[in-house]
Amino acid sequence: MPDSATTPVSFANRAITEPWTTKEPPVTRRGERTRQALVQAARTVFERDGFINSRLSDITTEARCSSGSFYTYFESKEEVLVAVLESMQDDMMHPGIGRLPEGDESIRAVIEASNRAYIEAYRRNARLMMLLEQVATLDPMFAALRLERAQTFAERNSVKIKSLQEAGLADTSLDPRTTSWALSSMISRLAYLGLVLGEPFDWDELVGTITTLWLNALRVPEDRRG
Amino acid sequence: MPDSATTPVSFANRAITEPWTTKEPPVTRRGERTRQALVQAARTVFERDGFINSRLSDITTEARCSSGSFYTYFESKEEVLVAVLESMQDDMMHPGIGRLPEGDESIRAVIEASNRAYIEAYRRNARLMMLLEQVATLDPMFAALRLERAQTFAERNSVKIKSLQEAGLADTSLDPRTTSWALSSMISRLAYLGLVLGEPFDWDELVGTITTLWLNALRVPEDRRG
Amino acid sequence: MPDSATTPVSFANRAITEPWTTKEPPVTRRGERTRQALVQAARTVFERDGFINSRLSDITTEARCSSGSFYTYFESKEEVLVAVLESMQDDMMHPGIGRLPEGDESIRAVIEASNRAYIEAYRRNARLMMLLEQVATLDPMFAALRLERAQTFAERNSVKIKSLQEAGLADTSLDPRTTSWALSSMISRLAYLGLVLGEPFDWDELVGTITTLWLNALRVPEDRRG
Amino acid sequence: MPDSATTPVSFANRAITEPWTTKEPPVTRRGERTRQALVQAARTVFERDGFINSRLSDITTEARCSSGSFYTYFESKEEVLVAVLESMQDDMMHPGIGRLPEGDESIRAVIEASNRAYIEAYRRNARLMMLLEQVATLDPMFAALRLERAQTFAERNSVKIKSLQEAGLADTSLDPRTTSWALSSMISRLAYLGLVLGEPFDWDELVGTITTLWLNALRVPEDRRG
DNA sequence: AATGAATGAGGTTTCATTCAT
DNA sequence: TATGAATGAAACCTCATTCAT
Repeated sequence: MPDSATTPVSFANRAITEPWTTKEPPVTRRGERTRQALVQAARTVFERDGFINSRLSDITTEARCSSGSFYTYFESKEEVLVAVLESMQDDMMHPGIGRLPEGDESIRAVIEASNRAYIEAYRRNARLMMLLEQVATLDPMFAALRLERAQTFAERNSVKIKSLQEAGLADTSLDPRTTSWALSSMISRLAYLGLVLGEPFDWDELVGTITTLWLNALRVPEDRRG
Repeated sequence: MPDSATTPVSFANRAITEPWTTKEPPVTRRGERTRQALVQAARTVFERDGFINSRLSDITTEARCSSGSFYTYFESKEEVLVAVLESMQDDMMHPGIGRLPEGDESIRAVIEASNRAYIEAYRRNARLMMLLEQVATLDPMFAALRLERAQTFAERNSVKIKSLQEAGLADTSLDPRTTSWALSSMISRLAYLGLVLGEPFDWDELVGTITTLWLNALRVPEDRRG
Repeated sequence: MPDSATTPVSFANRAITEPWTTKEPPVTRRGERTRQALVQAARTVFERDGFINSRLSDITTEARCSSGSFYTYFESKEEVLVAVLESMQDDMMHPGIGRLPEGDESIRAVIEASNRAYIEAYRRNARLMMLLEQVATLDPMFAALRLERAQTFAERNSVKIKSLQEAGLADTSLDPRTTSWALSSMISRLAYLGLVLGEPFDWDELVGTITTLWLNALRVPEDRRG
Repeated sequence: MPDSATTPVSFANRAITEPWTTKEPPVTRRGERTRQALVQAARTVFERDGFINSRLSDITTEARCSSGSFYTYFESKEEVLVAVLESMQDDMMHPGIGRLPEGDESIRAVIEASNRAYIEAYRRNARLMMLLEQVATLDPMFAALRLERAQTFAERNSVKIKSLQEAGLADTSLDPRTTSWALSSMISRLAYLGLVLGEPFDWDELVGTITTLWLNALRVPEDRRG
């Protein structure tokens, strides 16, 4: 339910690809290969050194191409970062098999699976998430991107909370939007603390506790939790 | 109860002042004045431009002193940032009057006041908190500082949660440490989203909802909330 | 026989080019030209201003290129100095025609020609030799280089002295190594005093006297001197 | 006989003290103590770090006085170096007891003792001699000083050589001045190579060989050497 | 005579971006 | 499409010297 890694995210389709990409996409196969190599190299370098501490020359060296070629495909360092973050979205959009419970699973199981999937996706992309946090403080464009991402999930969760309330399964005195933001925030910050800053957590236990806290917070009736 | 702004914080006294300051403190009044001017100027510049995008020359210009004077008191931009963050701690350590409820106030009132105080302190220092997030992704020293800060509050809250459990006022199936981290994370992320990234929140409503969520999450009995 | 300018010198081939050059050599002709211009400009500037008092900007101005280009080819001022000193070795390795006597020339003639060639080579490179003395007192790397250079010549002369002794042409009570160092020192210091510090010498007379002193010192029999 | 350490040197009395010292000497005892502390500290620092790599602040710290006090006694870094070099002259002017042979000692013994005394004095002041070489390449004033020093010794030796020639004890075909410069150069360079650059020499053997070389070079008759 | 804070010109170095080939 | 050399604006930092106290 948080920042869910299970569905496409808006900015990958609209906010990024449209207004920020000005270079023509490659037309030849060779060009496509070079562009891909640059994106992959950029991811490697960014994950290793961060955005600020990386140099374009590191990326082109890693991609085994010249610095001039970089500008055939990207306008700037920022733009290749956008492409790298898009590729992260691609990953988060295709969770591993069996991540989501099927059929008439209990509420608890659904929430827990969602939380677990989020943590797993975050783990795979922890360095890039750190990157996103880093550049969000540097460039309003990325701040907007960061916020947009959070908004997407908050809104989605907001709808789900409202459904639960209407089904008599959640505390109706809670404002759905605020509650959604609060619960999403909880897990995204925990992922950041644990997977980026390195606070040691027992992740199985953590997911269980978070799930309980959500159910408690929403006051899902004991006998309907699953 | 979160990152509480109501009590002294460890790193302000121990971690920062001792190991990170290598320059001799000024001995004359004039020197003290100049150093203070530099710290104040650095805060102004950092809040305006961020850490990465600020130049030492901006700071010295703002402080109306020469670039050489900067190095009389600080080894580097990092070191003056430490001093600025210390001054932030000083502020967070001295909350305004009446922030904390007195005597036999209800549990809800205590938690709500604590959350409100946190948000208020965060608001006053929002740009510096952003700074801390920014440098935490750049420099392990600041990452450690960031984490240490979070740990302090998580541990303090952990103790309080345990007390509530022992008094039969909280769900004993919850692990106190994990729960503490989760609830602290919720509010600190919300403060970041709202006060740094600019998501528009109704803060009064937000504090109320957060407080309800905490009470719900901990399962504080309805009739004991106040 | 002293610091002989007539044969290749070890450090030009081994010690310098290998371990001290970290930048990739240029691959295009244009790059080669720029690198050469920088080395030539550095020599001009170093000879004019010395190593300490020269600025990188002087060198790039002289080479008509940007400061950034300097760092395309060299890591530091030290490194371009190494390249300049290499070029000096190149010069000292290719003495002018007729510097060395041929065939069954007399001992005196051989030694005198060798000394004369040394002085001439020193004269052509006097400012660079001063540079080497200067940096030898500043940087252990160059001190080692200076010493290595002296060792090379001392060892070569040592062998020659031993030959003379074995042929009954030199005082066998003299230790060849010490004697070699002493005689090499004599001429190198004289060259320094005259050509660097500016003591006025009659160089023809000087070479003659030095040669006599060597023959006397070694006790080469009167009737075998030539 | 070389750069002899056994007699006062001109520049200490004339060249340095007169034209280069512009500050008034201290009048109080306290002032005298401070000035002495600064000279001593400068020597320590210069010997440790060289002239170029030393900072005035190191000197004043070492002397336990303020940077301002330095300028009470010296005009510049150069000037305190002059004072330090003067103190070296003082040392070289007062060799240890028994360094020089007395009475009707043999020629060999006199020359050997002189050479030994030179090496010993050089050893005591090796770092300062390096300093002198260093600054001689940087500042014409010190180059002149360096040369003047060498001239003094060369001239003194020149006179002695002439005496030996007139007494029929030395090769009259040798030009006294040139010969004097050559022999002085030999030992001063050897001292530099061994004591500054670190070439390992057996000093007892070295002094013996040098002495033999001098006697040979001058062609002092075998039966008159002692 | 002593202090120590203040000065600021002057140097080195980086690296995103451009451009001639 | 690819290359890699060239660019040059910044930005940091040092330390001899001055000066107010």
